[in-house]
Amino acid sequence: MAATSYHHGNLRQTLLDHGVALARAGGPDAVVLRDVQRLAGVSNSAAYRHYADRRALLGAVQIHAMTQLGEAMRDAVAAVPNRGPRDRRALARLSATGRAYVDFALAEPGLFRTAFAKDGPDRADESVEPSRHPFRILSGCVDDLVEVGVLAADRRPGFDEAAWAAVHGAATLFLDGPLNHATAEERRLITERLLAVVEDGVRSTRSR
Amino acid sequence: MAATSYHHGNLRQTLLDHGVALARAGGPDAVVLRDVQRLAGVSNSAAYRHYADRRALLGAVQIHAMTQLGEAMRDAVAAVPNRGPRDRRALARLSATGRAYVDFALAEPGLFRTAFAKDGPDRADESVEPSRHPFRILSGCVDDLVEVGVLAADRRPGFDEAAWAAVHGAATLFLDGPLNHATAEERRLITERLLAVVEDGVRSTRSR
DNA sequence: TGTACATCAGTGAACGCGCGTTCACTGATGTAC
DNA sequence: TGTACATCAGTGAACGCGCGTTCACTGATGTAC
Repeated sequence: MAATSYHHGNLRQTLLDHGVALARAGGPDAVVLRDVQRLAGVSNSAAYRHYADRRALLGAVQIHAMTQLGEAMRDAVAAVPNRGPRDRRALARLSATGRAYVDFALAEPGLFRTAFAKDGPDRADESVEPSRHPFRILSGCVDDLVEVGVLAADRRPGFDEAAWAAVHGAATLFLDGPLNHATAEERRLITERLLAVVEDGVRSTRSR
Repeated sequence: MAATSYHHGNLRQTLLDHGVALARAGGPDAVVLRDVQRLAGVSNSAAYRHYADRRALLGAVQIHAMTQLGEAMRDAVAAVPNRGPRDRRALARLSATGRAYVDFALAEPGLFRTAFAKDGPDRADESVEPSRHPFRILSGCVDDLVEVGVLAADRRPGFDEAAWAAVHGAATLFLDGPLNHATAEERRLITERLLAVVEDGVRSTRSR
């Protein structure tokens, strides 16, 4: 497959790669069809052979971004040491996903923003492979908490989403909200405090 | 001051009002200078006599939106009954601010999005009157928690922002995130679970 | 009290950019026979 | 093995919209004397 042929041969993937690069550098708004095509060395409308419209390409970029986020979370879970009591380990894994979530947002703001961008197709996240789907990973940790007995089953409904909301709020306030002037140290403190509150909230035996 | 004079007489405020109306209906992107001017019955460039550019007008709209949010929170705090033990009351007030925050986002999505929009001037929130500044109100409740002795002073740093992040995350996931398909009932459950977790996290006596 | 003049607050037409999208086209590739 | 033809994947020029912003202008208002 000649690299310099009239037919590109692998344009779909190449466009996606450049879309990701642009998203990484500048967030969802930087995924401009003309720029993506220019970077691929291809004309103004070549992308339409491979994606229905900009939305479709952005959707593919979103899936990629979410997958990266999910991988970071999965890696963080895997890195939690397998020693100590089971309940503490389960809690540590939950915190690890949250910490990874916020850290990813700070390390890759463009990708993080893109993952949750409002443009792009609805329910794009459903196309993310389950084992690397951020919310699935978090939910898996909550499964463990219930199994280990730290979280009572009757207190679970809504908990997964609540935990997600907590870290998501930190990430968005840091990136695009009024906390974007906080120093790295302040952000770390806030994140750890947030994770501690959630952990304590789980542990607390108070019933509804 | 004739209403039908060549000189409008009160255009600055009129423009702001229409800007707010547009934001309310369609979020920050709906605050289009041309539309605001058209609604005010004024020509294409009249706004420039009163606002430096679109950013400046949007900043004014943002301040208004944040103020409304702050008022909703303040009202919710004031509505908490003044009976029962002091510590429980202080906790109830904190929860009330959080509940009001999320409820406002759901009731006025356009204004909520506008309040935290990325366009608009940086630090617009600093121009919000302190007594109606959302974060100040929340912080006031945390002051009370410390004073009442529910929250140890050494656990406070970062707590205010963490609590803010929690409710902010719920609001943004509901409005623009993957939880926007949740039913009203699900959202309520998630919000209450989140508030309960934060409350429990405060109460827990675990030290760092 | 009236006149001259500065100043202020509008008008409306036009500029200009960014960018998605369309359209008629052409070069390359695969397949039937 | 060669030829005809369909199909596919690009080209490049142009369309068109949304929208902030500028510019020379004009009507209204206030003030000095």
